[in-house]
Amino acid sequence: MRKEKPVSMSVIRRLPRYHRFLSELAKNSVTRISSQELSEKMGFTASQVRQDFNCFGGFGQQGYGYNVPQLRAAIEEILGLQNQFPCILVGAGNLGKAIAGHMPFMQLGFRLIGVFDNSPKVIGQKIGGQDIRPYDTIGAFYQEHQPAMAILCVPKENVEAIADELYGLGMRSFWNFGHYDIVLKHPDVTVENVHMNDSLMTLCYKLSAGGPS
Amino acid sequence: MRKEKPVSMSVIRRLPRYHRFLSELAKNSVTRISSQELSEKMGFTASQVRQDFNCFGGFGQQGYGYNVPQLRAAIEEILGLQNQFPCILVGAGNLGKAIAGHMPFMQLGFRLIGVFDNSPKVIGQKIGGQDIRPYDTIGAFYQEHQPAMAILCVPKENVEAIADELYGLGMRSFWNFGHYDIVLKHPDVTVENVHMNDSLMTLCYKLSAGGPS
DNA sequence: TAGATTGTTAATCGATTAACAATC
DNA sequence: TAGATTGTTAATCGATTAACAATC
Repeated sequence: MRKEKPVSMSVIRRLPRYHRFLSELAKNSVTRISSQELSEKMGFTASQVRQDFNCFGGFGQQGYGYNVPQLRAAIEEILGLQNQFPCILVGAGNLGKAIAGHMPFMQLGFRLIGVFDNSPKVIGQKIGGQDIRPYDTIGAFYQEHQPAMAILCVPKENVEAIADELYGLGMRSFWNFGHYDIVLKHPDVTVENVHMNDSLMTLCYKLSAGGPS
Repeated sequence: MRKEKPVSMSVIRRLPRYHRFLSELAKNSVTRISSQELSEKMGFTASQVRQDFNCFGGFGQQGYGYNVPQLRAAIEEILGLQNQFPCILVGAGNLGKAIAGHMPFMQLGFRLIGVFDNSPKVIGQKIGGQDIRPYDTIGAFYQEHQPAMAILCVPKENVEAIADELYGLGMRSFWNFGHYDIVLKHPDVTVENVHMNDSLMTLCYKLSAGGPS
């Protein structure tokens, strides 16, 4: 129905916020909302909200507003969150464990298919439903499964070498971490990385629609 | 010498990248660089580089270029990285441990002064040079030490309640995580959250100069 | 001095906001 | 129909780029 046109990154980066906010509304059984109301609650202008949505086609209805679940589903599709791109995680230290165990891959358009580490202490353990594999098997694994993205949770000094090796294998998308939401109820609070999962969503968008920017 | 004028966030967000790149150059004993060369290596335009730096005053010299260590130091001061704002970390699970243990607080303008968790299993343990304290002592701790920022590493479902409690105590700046650099050697690679520490730097900037936006 | 490169002003480009006609 | 609210065009605002005079 709607056409994928070249849309500016400014717009794309707002989509995860819309998605999250609409999910919240849907959870509270809100079924319709106007651009006016949405803009006020999210701190945008009504104009911007309408412009943003209209980049992808007419989701609304004059005199009525937008259907919440419908709009939410549309954004989900635009972002490509239904895709479940296969991804791997490198590094099973505290950070890797936290991510593998708690990151909602499914909801973010990805599917964890492999975890790698080079420490004999952790190889063979299971995190996030995955056996931790020896790092030196990553080449063969890549060839076989062609993961779309790699999450790197390794010490600073190893990042470059690992990124290079994966790049050599063909990997073109990397990420390093995404975590939980902080609800921005207080407009005078400074919060950085409020929704780091958002960046994973935009990555998913690029994988599905735009390709690497 | 140089005056702090209202500078756009677009510019501020580029400063950590300049800082990192110049640090790299300095490490390799490069002492001067032109806007032309810098822009090519960083993927900006020379115009933009000069505009950016000139928001804060004349760091360069006509016919010569910019002095690398000097420019780096200037950016460090603008960002407020010398400040070492006291901060606390809430949640000492895998994620909290990874952050407390590996995040370069010092270089990012912060100083970790307290870690909190409510699990008896971890209270009393030491991470990042800090005893893990009972979460219910956080109010008294806040009163006494007035930390400037909180890093939240707690499960999704607890984030809102904890953020609210800290807000009630007076906390106005939050962060949830920053990790390692990935060197962007390959222009065709999509990398999200490449330098998440950058957001901590901009937070530091806001704390020192701008206040919450 | 001549060459190089900044600092800065002007032009362009893009994103946000305002306005309003279309229409549910 | 009348009221409400979208979709869309036009106006504004801000950020990036280009150009060039100042000057080291």
